[in-house]
Amino acid sequence: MSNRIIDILRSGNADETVKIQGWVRTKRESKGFAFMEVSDGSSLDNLQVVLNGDLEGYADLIKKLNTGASVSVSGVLVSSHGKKQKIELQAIAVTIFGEADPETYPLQKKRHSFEYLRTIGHLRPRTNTIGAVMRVRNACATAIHNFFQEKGFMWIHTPIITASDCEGAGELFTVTNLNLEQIPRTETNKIDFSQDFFGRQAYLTVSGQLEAEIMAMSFQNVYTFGPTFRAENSNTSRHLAEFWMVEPEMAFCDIEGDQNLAEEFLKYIFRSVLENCPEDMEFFNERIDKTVLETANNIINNSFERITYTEAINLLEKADQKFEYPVSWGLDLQSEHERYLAEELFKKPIIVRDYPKEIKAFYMRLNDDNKTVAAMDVLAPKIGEIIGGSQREERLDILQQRIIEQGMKPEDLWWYLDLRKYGTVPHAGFGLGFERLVQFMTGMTNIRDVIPFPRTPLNASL
RNA sequence: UCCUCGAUAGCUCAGCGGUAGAGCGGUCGGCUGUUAACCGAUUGGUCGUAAGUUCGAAUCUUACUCGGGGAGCCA
Repeated sequence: MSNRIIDILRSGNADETVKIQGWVRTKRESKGFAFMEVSDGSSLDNLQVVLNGDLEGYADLIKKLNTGASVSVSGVLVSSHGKKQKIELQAIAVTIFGEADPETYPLQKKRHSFEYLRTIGHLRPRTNTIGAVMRVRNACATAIHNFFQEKGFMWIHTPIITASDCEGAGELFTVTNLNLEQIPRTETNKIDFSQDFFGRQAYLTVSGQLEAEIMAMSFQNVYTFGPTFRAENSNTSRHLAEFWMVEPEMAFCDIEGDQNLAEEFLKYIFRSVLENCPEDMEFFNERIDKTVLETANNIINNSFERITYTEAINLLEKADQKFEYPVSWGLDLQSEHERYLAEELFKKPIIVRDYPKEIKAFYMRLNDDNKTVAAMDVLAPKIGEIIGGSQREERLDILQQRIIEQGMKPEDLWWYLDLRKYGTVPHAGFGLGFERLVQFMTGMTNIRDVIPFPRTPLNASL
């Protein structure tokens, strides 16, 4: 059993005997001795190892201990003469598991562009930034589960393959095992999905919300946390074809409770990550975005601004700023409008609610004014919409009408309507794009750099 | 999908009609405490692909491929 480097750096004492295993990040050689820094991925900071010339096989070792090589080092901790670390490891025995030829190893001990790192997705987790991102990503995921579990929410595993194409959230990927060389056709020359694996056309899920609603109707408070797929041809720094989404759903809850949960949720996640990954967050603040810590503390310490869509339109109309897209009641808010509100006007997350029913989904609850629905979006500075949620329409007749209004067939959603027919209750929930949360948290500008293996149009390598 | 910018050494880039450059990296040598180590030497290229203009193309034109930024769709 070896020691984790993060534990050594945080609480190691001089004279302790330890063994570490990891990968060489860099080596500095002098006459008769050398320093190397080793990372095992547990922390941003490496452990400095001192290699003395009297080590067994020193000359051979020093040639092979290049950036990228995997090693095991046993030795004694000593307090360091150097300024950058309190403690270092005086090596007694070094084992090399695998060398990394410096002529061909793609990672150099210098800064690489994120674009380049994306071309070497199998090695980029070994870099400082991607390493820090992955640790923060993990801390976020843990915090999400902790938050909901502490509140008594049940984690629901909603299906990844779904036959319902009426969730109204963008293009779907079809799942098939038909012979693509010889696709069966019907008499009218359409693809005959009755011969497909499920006997009908099936897709990758675009949202677990409708299924989460089913489960909320028996367990009250539930959440989903899993992968989601969109076949949109979106080429932006904020979109992925495969991303993770968090979707709580609460029975006996209205739009107020929904907003309260969203705010409490974000505060909890930020606080938890700051507690668990202070070094990584410090790193992002120094090297990626100087406002990361300020933003995090802003979220934790201030209450979110809450306004209605109508108030948002009024504020935008009064803004002494030209917008490229028109502002008018009934039109959706554009990126520039959301950014103005969150970044310029309020300078903190805001929650906008009660949007015109025409621009929102069929399942959102119709307000008494008959013009708006109980939808709420949390808009964050720099990212824009990070959470989108609503109180769901629980009244059978109104829901049926809304489905028809939006050109959908009620019979396709028979089970969804059944939930309103039998023991319906007011309920609400929201969806949070997990990668956008990690982006917001770390200040990383491209969403492809906050997921280990990004899938985007024309890119599914590894 | 649209707009826009880009693709030159392993990486980051300069060169923008006259035959290829820098920094970093790599290699070799030097240095008892380095930490983006330092000092000296050295290595490095079908200039994204294809066609065209020209005496001559990395440089101009067109198409394509891939990438960045912005927009739409959205999370």
